[in-house]
Amino acid sequence: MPVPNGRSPVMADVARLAGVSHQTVSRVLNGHPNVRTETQARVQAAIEELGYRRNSSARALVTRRTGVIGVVSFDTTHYGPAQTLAGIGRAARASGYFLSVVTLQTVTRKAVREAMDYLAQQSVEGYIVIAPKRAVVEGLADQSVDRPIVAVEGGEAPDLPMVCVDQVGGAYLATRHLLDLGHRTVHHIAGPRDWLEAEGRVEGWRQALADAGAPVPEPLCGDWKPRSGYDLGGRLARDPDVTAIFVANDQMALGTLRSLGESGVRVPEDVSVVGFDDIPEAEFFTPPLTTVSQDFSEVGQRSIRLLVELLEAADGDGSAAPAQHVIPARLVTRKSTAMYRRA
Amino acid sequence: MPVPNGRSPVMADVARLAGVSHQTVSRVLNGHPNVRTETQARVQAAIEELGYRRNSSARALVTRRTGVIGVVSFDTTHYGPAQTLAGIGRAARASGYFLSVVTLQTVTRKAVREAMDYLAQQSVEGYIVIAPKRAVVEGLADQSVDRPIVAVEGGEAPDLPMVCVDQVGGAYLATRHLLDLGHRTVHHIAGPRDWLEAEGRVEGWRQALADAGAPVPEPLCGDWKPRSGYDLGGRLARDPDVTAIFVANDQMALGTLRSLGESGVRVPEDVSVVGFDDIPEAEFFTPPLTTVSQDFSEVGQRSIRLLVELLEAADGDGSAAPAQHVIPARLVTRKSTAMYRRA
DNA sequence: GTTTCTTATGTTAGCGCTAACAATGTAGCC
DNA sequence: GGCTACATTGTTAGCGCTAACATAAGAAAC
Repeated sequence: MPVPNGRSPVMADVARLAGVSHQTVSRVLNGHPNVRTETQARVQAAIEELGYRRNSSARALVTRRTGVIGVVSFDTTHYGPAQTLAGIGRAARASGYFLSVVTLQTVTRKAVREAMDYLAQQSVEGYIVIAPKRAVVEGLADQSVDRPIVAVEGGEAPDLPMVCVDQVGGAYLATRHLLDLGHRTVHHIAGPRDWLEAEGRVEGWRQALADAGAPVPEPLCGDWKPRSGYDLGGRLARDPDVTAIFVANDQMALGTLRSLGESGVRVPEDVSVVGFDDIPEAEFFTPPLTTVSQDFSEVGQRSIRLLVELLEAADGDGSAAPAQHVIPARLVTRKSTAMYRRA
Repeated sequence: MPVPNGRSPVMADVARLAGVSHQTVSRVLNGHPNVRTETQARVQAAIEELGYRRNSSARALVTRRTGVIGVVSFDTTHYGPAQTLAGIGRAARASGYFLSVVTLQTVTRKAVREAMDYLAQQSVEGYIVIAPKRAVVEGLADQSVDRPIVAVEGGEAPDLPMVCVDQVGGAYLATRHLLDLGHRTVHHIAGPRDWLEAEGRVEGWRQALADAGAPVPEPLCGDWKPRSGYDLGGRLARDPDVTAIFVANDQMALGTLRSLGESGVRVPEDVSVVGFDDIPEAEFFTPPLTTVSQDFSEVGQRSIRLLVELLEAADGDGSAAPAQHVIPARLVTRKSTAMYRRA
């Protein structure tokens, strides 16, 4: 500690060492134009000599800006949210913002509200909420929060700024792919009913069937976990009419592949299977899984960009209609799908 | 906004409404003992009426405590870090701390240092660094940071507070299990050389072989990803002497299962395979994978507990020797391992 | 009754910074 | 020279809070 007392240096210490006023130090730090180059250099040198670092609390107190973005994520063994969070983190840092993260165990309106309250204590400037359930998104719109919120993965949320992957389009792609292979129709193992992603995938699947004039079987609902894909897959395995299955995520698809295998149903010879997410493991399933890939990193970046825009706009004029970014999904064709062959 | 001006209310507004001084409001907020119950109630009512929330920057400025813990994690498709982060998050919130997270794309000494610098700008009180590589842990010990650091997953780092899963023990368990099944020796597909987890798993494997007097084959090094398990597994598949493989993580084990399958090697009839991590998918691999389970949630909780202890101790006496928590791993037996049968 | 002690509250100062204004110097122009 | 314009620096106030001290009022002790 190069400051006499032993305390860490403050602006005044730097000023004294550089032979200027503390305000000039502040000016250098904030890149104000009217500082002589030589003075700037002297201040910089003093800063380095003392190892000075500006006190963020004092700064935040007077500027009324903390530079912190609150993120509400949820505890998960799902692949997507973790990737999204990483994308958000990268983008936030690139924009000079800090990230304060709360991870929920349960995705309920109440839990989200509590998490946001908690983050408010820390004076976050805005929120990014990974909101995969309808109830949560609706709760967000209600909520009288005076700071900007961006919903991620929130499906359609008309009156909220939002970034999501085009679930409907992705599911359409997957289903269309199976129909193009000659399958008369496509069965669907869906996610839980109250999840927006699940809903979107059901819708895209249904639409593709409708557009093709194919019959629409009753979708089966799982819980995203491999086991439910296993259980429901077992049910479909017993039905000889089933030749193509679109499973709402890769983990369940894995379970489905297993139960089909155990029932002596060959994939893709007897039944074709498509998943959703393109987790890193999918390429090495037995057989390698055809699935729909989502660019989570892009989702993260867009959501930060959107929130930052809202934050800067808040200083200026009244904002326009809430922007909604929908990022396209992409079909990745592997070995779990094949032409329909009459039994 | 119930405050005349339109600005958000401050302590003085609450004080005025409650007919007390701002200091009394502060006392109520901080739970000071000497406030009359009736006064307390009046203040509480005023707080609620105004929707007052204490300004964290002002508070931090004067108390010199931000209540923020900095976490350095890394961008990953790995299962472990995501889970650990969730555990850390839960524990932090339970202890009343906030979490500021930086996610790295590359795990280098430099990147970690930059991340910590970045977090320092935000005046974090301490750090939790998920440090899976030797170089990073060593960099941590060097670093002249004046705030407490807890390393997570850092393997042995003698002079640093640390929490990790017992990699050596876990690998020992896995290898021992295979030896107990009658296999003459166990081959190993390891993780990248500079990763501590990989090192620990190699060591445990080697030890178990040594203890059993079994020959120690040269380990093959992968990169944690399924593809490398696939490639290296293919190599082992061609060697008829190989009857048991311990793979350093489940993702590579998945690749190994695939390449064994493609080479016509049956698992577990011809070759037994054990993984490490117990990812949710492992149970549904073909065949269901015997693996080693780590309690990441416990890791997260312990690391927060440890850091909080260090933070509180910093106010008090000089700390004792840095605590090191090693959490045991657990073998999960499924269908990928079987008794050795002479060919 | 006076003195002490305790409890409940108010007053003041200051954390470290930035914004606003003031002050100085320096040049350009008539 | 005198005046304006601008670049550069310094001075002051105050962001909203807590800590420390000051005060007032009642209870307890003699």
